[in-house]
Amino acid sequence: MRLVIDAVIVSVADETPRVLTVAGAPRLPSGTFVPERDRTLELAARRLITEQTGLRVGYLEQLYTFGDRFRDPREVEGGPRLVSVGYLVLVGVDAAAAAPAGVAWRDWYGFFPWEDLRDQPAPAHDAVLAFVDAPAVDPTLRRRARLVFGLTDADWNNEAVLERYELLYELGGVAEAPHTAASFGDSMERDHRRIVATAIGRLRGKIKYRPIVFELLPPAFTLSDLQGTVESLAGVRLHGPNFRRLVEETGIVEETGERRPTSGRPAKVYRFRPEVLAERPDPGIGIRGRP
Amino acid sequence: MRLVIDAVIVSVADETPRVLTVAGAPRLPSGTFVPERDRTLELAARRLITEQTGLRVGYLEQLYTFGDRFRDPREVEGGPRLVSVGYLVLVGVDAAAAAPAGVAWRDWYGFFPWEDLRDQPAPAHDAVLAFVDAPAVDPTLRRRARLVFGLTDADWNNEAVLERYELLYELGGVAEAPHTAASFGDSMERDHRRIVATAIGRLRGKIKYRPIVFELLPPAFTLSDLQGTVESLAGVRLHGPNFRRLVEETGIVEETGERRPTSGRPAKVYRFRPEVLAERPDPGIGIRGRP
DNA sequence: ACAAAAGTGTTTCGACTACACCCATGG
DNA sequence: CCATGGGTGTAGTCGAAACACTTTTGT
Repeated sequence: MRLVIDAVIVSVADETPRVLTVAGAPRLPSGTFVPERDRTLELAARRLITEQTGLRVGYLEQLYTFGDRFRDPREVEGGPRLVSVGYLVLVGVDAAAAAPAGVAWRDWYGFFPWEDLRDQPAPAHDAVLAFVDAPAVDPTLRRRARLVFGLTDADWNNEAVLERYELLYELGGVAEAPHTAASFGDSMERDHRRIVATAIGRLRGKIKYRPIVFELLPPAFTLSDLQGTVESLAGVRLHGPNFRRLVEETGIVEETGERRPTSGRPAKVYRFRPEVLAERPDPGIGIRGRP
Repeated sequence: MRLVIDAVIVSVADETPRVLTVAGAPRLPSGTFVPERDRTLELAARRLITEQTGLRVGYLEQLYTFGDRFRDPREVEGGPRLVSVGYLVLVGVDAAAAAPAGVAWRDWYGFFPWEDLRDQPAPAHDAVLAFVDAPAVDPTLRRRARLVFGLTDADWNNEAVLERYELLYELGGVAEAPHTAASFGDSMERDHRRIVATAIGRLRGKIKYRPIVFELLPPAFTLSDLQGTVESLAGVRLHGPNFRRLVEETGIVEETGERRPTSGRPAKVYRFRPEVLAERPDPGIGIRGRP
């Protein structure tokens, strides 16, 4: 049995969340865990990232451990088993620019087109809706689908990325499914797309109560930058004026005193205010999607 | 390297949440993962529970993977490494009664006395507060402690069980810490207490948006039973009249039509209503706190 | 001037809280 | 009839959503 670590390395540029993939068929950077070398799994993950990408890690957290047999379709009966621990890693824009050869940043919505609801209408989203809500699908699955894809009066829950992916997988809507009826989004090797789905869901949730967006932003930013980054991750548009107020009230940022020119009125420049960590237990960016 | 599974098996009786421990120095039921035998980690966990305890599993979820070297203090330099995947398992009261020999149910507040805030005053809680908030402790740690133990104007967050345990560990407040200055709560073997802390935090959080409390209750129960169970897990008292309304509004339960005698007015008997799962995306029991 | 983006003020709305009180039973 | 727990009604509170509006720049 081999224990490997798979890293979902995320960065945001131009309001586009991106995942680092290694060249060829898209797959996540990964490496075997060698107990003799690393004292902890987290250190092993850090080493893996440094050695394979040279990137400076901003934030790192364990996601889940995936141990199903035949995760890798090439795995043969009686062959060695692969268990992998997934990690979510955030990298700042500046650091991300220094990506080495052999790896590529890919828009995460390339893998999950239906997760981007920022622009209405959203054809990629609607196509998936039509697929999962088709009259022909099994009633039980269809009801679950309508729920988790926000087709009932309950609204869209942007954190349920994994649930939606798994439903789509069950319905044969992704190329890696056993019986494929359609293929939405780009595929990845093995079960890496599932790991990325887990990462997106976790990140979307965590933003709300931990100040981790700032790991993805430069040290100085405008509230529009912040809003754009949050929107890109959340896959939803937010109400500008209210967003600014909510953020300012939490004390999670402070003005630098500078201003940055725009095509309209110049914007105040802000920086993250680390003191919040000592003031409030769960400092984050509250987000509620707009209809 | 050995991959093992550790199970935190939880059940509630008499408004006391209990964890299944194997006899001797308290430790969690655990077993080595044998890839040839089990197709998935989850199946391995189920097998482990069945073989070691014979209990009927109500709900099961993966918690976290713990891979630090010297998790086991007996581990020797250069010796085999132990990586373990923690699982949270819920068992109903009725099923729990059939616990076999060699294992024992232990009140989880025996391991985390400071987590029970149901009765005021709470001496066990206050003792820990005095310890972590002592003038002598390092200012940075102390500020973190004041936050996470609810001593600032921010209130107690009942989900932050692991954070509190780790802080206490750092301050030498638990027997298993490297430099012990005090010993709050019963200790467990290896890092099992950390795993239980993770489980409690996860369970306290999950109750709010998944109907998993019902895995711990008998099929028919009164709203007081439900409230008492939730309170015992959450470690906090809830406002009765409001609790009942909130629960009824969600449609998560329905009346059976029966009544149960009490020392006062007889109580209506309810059952879980599985249809909620098809109606609302995140059906749970709202407890005052975060989403 | 006017387009474009930043930023402010005010009202509305709804979820939860708190408090006061009534109900049904056993002793 | 009164103690005990079950159960209901209703006003207050607070945070966030919605909407209308002003400010500051570039062209």
